[in-house]
Amino acid sequence: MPRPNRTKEKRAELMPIVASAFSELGYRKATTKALAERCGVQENILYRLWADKKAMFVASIDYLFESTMRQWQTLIDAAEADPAGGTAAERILAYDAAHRGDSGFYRITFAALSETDDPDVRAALKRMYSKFTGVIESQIEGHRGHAAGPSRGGELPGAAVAAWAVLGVATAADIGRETGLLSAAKRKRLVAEAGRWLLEGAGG
Amino acid sequence: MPRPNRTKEKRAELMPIVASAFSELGYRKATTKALAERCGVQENILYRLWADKKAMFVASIDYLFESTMRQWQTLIDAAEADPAGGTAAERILAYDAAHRGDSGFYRITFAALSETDDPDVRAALKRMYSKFTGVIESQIEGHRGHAAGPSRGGELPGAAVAAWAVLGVATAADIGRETGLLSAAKRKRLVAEAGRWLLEGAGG
DNA sequence: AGATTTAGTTAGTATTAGCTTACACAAACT
DNA sequence: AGTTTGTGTAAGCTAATACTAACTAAATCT
Repeated sequence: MPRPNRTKEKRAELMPIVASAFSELGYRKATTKALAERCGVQENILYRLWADKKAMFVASIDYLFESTMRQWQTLIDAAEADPAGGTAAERILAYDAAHRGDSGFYRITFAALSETDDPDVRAALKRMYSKFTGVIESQIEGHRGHAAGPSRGGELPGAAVAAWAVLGVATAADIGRETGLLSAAKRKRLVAEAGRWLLEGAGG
Repeated sequence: MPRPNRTKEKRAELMPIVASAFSELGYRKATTKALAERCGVQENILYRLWADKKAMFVASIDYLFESTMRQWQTLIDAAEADPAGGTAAERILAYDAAHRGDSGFYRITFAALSETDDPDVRAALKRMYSKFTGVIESQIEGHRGHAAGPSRGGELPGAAVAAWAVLGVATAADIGRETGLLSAAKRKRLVAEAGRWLLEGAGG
C-alpha cells in the first residue's frame, strides 16, 4: 500500500509556529495567509492538518498550555528530588516571577478571552484555566502542608481562592508588560511579593 | 447661517450602544454593519462621528473607563461624607465584589489586550490602566493610613504592588466568569477575600 | 425666500478573509 | 512496473468587511 501518513508529524512540526503566530498577531491579524507564510507552506496544507482556522487556534491554546505544564513539571520534580531547595510552589513562583510572559503565551489567552462566544474556544479556555488553577491549588496546599515558618492559619484565604488570586496577579503582570506600564523589575516584584503574600501571608 | 452641528450630541447618544456592542461581540465580530444596526442608523453615520472603526473602539474604551470612574467617585464621596461606614477602599472593594463584571466592561479590555500592536489601542489601554492603578493605589494608601485594626506594617506589599495585585484578582474574577469556572458566589469571595487580604493582610 | 450647512438614505467599491478545487509529483506497497 | 495514497503548488471562489460617493431632505440663518 501507499506512502505513510505524515499528518501527525507535520502537525507537530507546524504547531509551534502557528501558536507563536497567534500569540504575536492575535486571532484577527493571524490570517490564514500569514499563518501559511510563517510556516513556509501554502494555506492549503494547513487545512489538511486542521479543519479550519478556529481549530488551529484551539490547538494552539492546548499546545501552549501543555508546554507550560511541562515546564512546571520539571520544577515539581526538582522540588521532590531536593526538598531543601524549597517547595514546588515556591519554585514555580520564583520561576514565574523571573520569566513571566517571556513566551508571549498570555497574548493568546487574551485573544481567546475575546472569542469566548465561540463554544470551542470557550471550552478550550475552560479546560486550560481549570487545569491551571487546579495545579496551582494543589501546589499551594502542598506548600502550606509542608513548609515551615509562620503560618497564619485560619486567616488565610482558602487554597482555591488563593490559586485564582495568584493567577490573577500573574495576569496583571502580563497586562503591565503589554501596556508598558510595568518594567521587568516591577513585574518580578509584583509576582514574587504578591504571590508569596497570597501563598502564606508572610513577608519572606 | 445653517443648521447647527449635532455631532457631539449624536456621539454621546450612540457611544453607549457602540461600547456595549464591542463589549458583547469583541472587536472582530463587532462589524461596522453590526454596530450600525444596533445603533439604528446607517454605517455611514458612524463614519461621520468617528474617523474609522478603530476610533470607535478607542472611544469605547475611554467611555467605559470613565463610566466606571464615575461609579467609584460616588463611593469615594460617600466614604468622605460618612467615614463610619468604612473607607473608600473598602466600599469600592465591596461594591466590586458584588457587581464585578456586570457591565461586561472587562470584555472590551480583553479585546483591547489582543489588539495592542495598534499604537492607538495600546495608548488607550495604557491610559486606562495607568489611571485605574493610580486610583486604586491612592485608595489603598488612604485606607492604610486611616483604618484602625491590626496592621501588618512592614510585611505588607507596597501600595503600588498591592494595587496591581488587586487589579489582577479582579481580572481573575472576570476570567472565572467568562469561562464559567467561577460562580457568582465564588467570584464574590475571590474579590472580597483576596482583595481584603491584599489591602491589609487581615481576615476581616 | 434663498443660501448654506447638516442629516438621512441608498448604493456601491476595493480588498481581503477563509476556504476549496484541480492537478502534477513523490513515495510506498504488490 | 503499476497502483494507490500522500504531499506540494497554483489558482480561484464566495462572502463579507471596512469604508465612500452621490444624492435628497431638513434646518437654521440673512
